[in-house]
Amino acid sequence: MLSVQYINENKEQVVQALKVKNFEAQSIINEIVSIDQYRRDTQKNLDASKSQMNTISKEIGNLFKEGKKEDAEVAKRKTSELKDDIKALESKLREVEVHLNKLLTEVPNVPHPSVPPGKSEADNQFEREGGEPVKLNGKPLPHWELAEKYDIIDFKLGNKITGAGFPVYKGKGARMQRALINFFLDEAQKAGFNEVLPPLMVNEDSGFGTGQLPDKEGQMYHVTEDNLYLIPTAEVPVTNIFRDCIVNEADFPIKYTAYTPCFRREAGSYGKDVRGLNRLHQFDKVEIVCVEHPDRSYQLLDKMVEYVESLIQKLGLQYRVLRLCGGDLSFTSALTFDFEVYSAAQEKWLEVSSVSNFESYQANRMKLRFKPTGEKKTQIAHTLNGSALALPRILAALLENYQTPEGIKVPEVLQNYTGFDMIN
RNA sequence: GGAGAGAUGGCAGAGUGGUCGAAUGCGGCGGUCUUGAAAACCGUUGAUCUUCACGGGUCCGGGGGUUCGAAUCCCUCUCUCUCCGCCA
Repeated sequence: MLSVQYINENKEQVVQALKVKNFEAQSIINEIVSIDQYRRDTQKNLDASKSQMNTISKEIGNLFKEGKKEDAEVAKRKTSELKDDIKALESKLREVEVHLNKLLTEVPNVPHPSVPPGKSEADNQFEREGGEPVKLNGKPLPHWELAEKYDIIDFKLGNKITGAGFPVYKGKGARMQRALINFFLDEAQKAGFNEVLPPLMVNEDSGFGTGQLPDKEGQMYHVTEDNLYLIPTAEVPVTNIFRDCIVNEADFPIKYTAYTPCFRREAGSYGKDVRGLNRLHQFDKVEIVCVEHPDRSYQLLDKMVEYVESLIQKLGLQYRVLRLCGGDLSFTSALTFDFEVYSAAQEKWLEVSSVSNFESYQANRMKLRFKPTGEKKTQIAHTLNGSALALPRILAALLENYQTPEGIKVPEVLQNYTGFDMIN
């Protein structure tokens, strides 16, 4: 969330900037500013009362020590009114703080100045494209038909075991998954990301820290018995490594990578987009997560984008990079680049990665700070993350774009990992 | 699942009703000494809210209570550890 201080100092800019996200912020910002003023006044009064109380208490202590019992009793009587005041102010302050916090969590992150206006994904800004256009002869098959033809992904079996959106990968299909995961992790390591293997379930505090809770609660699987949530992305457990931390400035940039399965309820999804691997409830992803100095987070974002691009290039896929418009930008993000690969058989672009700078929005929720050298006060760090990469649509594109009459070719970079060069 | 113990500053670890935000040690930072380093010695070293500042408030796992006053007493929740049981 945005800090109250920032909102106070940049009221107008915040309101204007949030218009790009199609969020009308004027009234909530006004409310926050006035409630915060009230909060500070209350705090001041409370502090003054407590200060008085502390003084009297010390006096009483001294009087008792000196044996002046009667004087002490007199002083005691004076405190009862103060006590009531303190109680009243305390409960008021708490109430105000809860309210203020709730309002703060309802304000989205401010978009970066370069974010184009727009309502939906149709308004995303084209950045660049790469990779060779795919030329397929005859009538190319979509991946769900290829999957069945070569018996590498069994959607029906997943249906039986669990339900829709939980495919079973078989034989060379399973092997492909493992190859992609290892390939992505090895590449990340080479690029300086430290590998971690985090828990797949997180508690409420973690869900709140990265912004999934409270507003996106319905998108996560909730284990109610223990009040834990299945992670929708490794971003959640990995970023929360740094919750309530004051990190070392010298450690910047902090770069992590993690492979995890991801679980998403995808409530409200339906129709053509959910066919095959296009939208799943459980899928595998390698994520990169970074913590960086606020002055340098955008340089790092560029590097992360370059890194993701290099992965797609190595896999030989045709892709394009988009700068998300305000309407498509997530609640917590300041700037996001999406990567899409072209599926020749489906004749459409598939989103395979999303790389974002959250600036201090998550870090402020998580109390992730650092102490600038030579300064006394801590400062909120910046967090970033990106998919590098999500497997299902990459696999879909690989299957479709590399199909030949003899079978599906395996990209060269993966052959060491798969142990075969053809799915047939 | 059963029984017990515990939760204090970056770490270790004192502190059981009043000058305790907290002894001491380690670590960190600065300095003296040294050609340099080590050792030794001296100093310094938590977070957070509020205030232009001085200052004031809060924080000893979380929440509540007793008291003029709580790290210290009471209640409650959570977590950790040990033993037993079960088990990958």
